[in-house]
Amino acid sequence: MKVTIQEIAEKANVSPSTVSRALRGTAGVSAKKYQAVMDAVTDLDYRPNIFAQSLASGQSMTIGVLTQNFGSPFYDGILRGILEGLEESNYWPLFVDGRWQIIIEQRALNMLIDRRVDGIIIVGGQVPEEMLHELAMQKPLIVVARKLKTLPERSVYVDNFEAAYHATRYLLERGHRDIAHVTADMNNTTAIDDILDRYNGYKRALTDAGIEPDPRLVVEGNLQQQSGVLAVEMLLGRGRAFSAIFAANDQMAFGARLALYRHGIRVPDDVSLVGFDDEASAAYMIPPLTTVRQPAVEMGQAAAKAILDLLTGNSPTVELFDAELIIRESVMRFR
Amino acid sequence: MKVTIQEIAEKANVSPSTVSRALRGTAGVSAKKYQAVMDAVTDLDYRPNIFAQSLASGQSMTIGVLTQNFGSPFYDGILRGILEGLEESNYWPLFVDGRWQIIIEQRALNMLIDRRVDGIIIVGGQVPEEMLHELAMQKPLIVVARKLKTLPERSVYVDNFEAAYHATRYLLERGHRDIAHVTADMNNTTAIDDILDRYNGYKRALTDAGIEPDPRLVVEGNLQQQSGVLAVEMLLGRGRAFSAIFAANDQMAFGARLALYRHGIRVPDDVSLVGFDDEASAAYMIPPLTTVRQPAVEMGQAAAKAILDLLTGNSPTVELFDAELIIRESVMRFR
DNA sequence: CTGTTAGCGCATTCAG
DNA sequence: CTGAATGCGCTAACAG
Repeated sequence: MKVTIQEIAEKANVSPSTVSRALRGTAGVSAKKYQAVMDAVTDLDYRPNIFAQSLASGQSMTIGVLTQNFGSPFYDGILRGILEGLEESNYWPLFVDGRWQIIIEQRALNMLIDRRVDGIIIVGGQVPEEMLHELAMQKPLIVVARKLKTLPERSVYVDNFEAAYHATRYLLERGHRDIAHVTADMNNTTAIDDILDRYNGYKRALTDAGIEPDPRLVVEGNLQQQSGVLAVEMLLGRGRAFSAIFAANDQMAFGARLALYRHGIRVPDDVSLVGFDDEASAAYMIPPLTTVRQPAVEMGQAAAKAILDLLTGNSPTVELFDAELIIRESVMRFR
Repeated sequence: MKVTIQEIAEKANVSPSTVSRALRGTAGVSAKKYQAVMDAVTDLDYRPNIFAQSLASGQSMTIGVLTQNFGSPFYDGILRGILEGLEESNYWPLFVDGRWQIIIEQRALNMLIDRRVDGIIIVGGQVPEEMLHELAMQKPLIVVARKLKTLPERSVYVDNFEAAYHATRYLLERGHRDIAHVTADMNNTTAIDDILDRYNGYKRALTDAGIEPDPRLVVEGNLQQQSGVLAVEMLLGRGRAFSAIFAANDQMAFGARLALYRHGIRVPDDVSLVGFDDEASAAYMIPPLTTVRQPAVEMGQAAAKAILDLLTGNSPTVELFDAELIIRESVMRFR
């Protein structure tokens, strides 16, 4: 159960250091001894003690990954990408969940630091940018699915403005003029930059089409499904007619869909609906939801690659990813 | 950045051992020295080196958690429960993702063992029961959301048979006689016990109601959404009439819903639909899906509590959880 | 290429 | 209650 490097050294008739060298290939070892070591290792089922390794080497060979919600399909794609991107390396990801609560996030970050991770990947989240900036001075750090204004070369994300612009324009091209937008409460401090970008993309598309954005067509939710229901209720309450809704995320689009259903408003016959994120169930909404897909897996891979670059001293190569409009049946040409 | 116990010992004018004792409270320390130590700790922002701690103590103070899919709402609930259950303790969870692939699961398990976790919680998965049995001999181990026949006192789960029985009976009570069932391919080896239990619960409910189960009303999917679409296609292709569908999980129910929609079959007017798992989007399906909720968070908490019991030498207290039928608009009384 | 010698930072005996 | 001494298992200089 607890066989040490010492024992396999004895069994292989070499010194402990030679075993260490053979195992991690930090220096040449004669073929004969190498073989002897390997035999002993398999014979005794030797497992190096990670703590001793880390203590002696000063490296933990782990990458801390702070995510916000293990249950989110979008983030899950990113995590999968990170997993894949780290596969070939000798680093292992340490996942912690911030649950979108800034207190928990900070505690989780501290935990990662206490665990001496060699690098940190932050997926979304609300940790203030200054704090991340400071952290980046101490450790290799990459942020995914969130744009850092002061650290652009450390963030992997898509251009949300552009994506929202396209989504809105798609509706415009289909003849819609009165397009409502469900955004999120911007007072929820930071990290809502993405949502703000989407809002701005929406507005710009309108003005570019010669339409004056109407504040009565904009409602705020909190990114949860239930808030999408409320958003539509508010919208209907205002009495301002609209033929389409562009929601800043799919969750709220689902809620909106339900509210419309409850009011007997048909989708897409009466109102067209567009979401954002392409969550798994978007394709199974009735009718299937038109939405914007961010290349989650690819972004995760890019983040892993970037952190590995940082770790090996190379300058990381982060690219701006493009989002893709996924056209489904929830949009109909305005008659 | 790297302040050691030695330095704070000097600053506090005590020996390193006293610092250690003060910090972890393994033995009494005079109030005066205790205070001096604590002051030094905060002054120098001391962070104990976890590797040195673990190396010296032989404990890692971590619990390995093997899950199958970070993106699943149901599993996410369990993870949240585990997180909460471990909160008060000094243990920290180490999450690994098996991705429902037995090879990856085993590698992940090995990784946990290499990392010297003090205990293991397994969430679902397909690792063969014998292997788990063997593992349980070596380390504290708890399995959630999966029934181990040979280790019942180590598994936290709900009675799927019972739950499926109730769900089916609900349909029967609403006047349905021709109830189809979407199950999963049982050849996919292990861990499908739950699905099998659901299938058996369905059959038993029928026979108890004096109805002979009709194989033509049973189709197999693979638990993914897309397979629900195919399942309904097959069902329709068989030409055997039915007025309700009970799917073994929500994912397939979503797919089934979409297939019905494509065929112009209304839910619940023409066909009633029942799922299983109460995934987040079930409440936002059109119409909202009647389904079965397993108390995920509670199960996670119970698992955490049980592993903590195991760790402290107590015999774990695992209970059988009850599932709850969540009644929504997707079921209509058969006319 | 290889064995020997020192620690890595902390917990834990063992003597006081 | 406290300090000194020892070792956890491994890596990394250091000399050959």
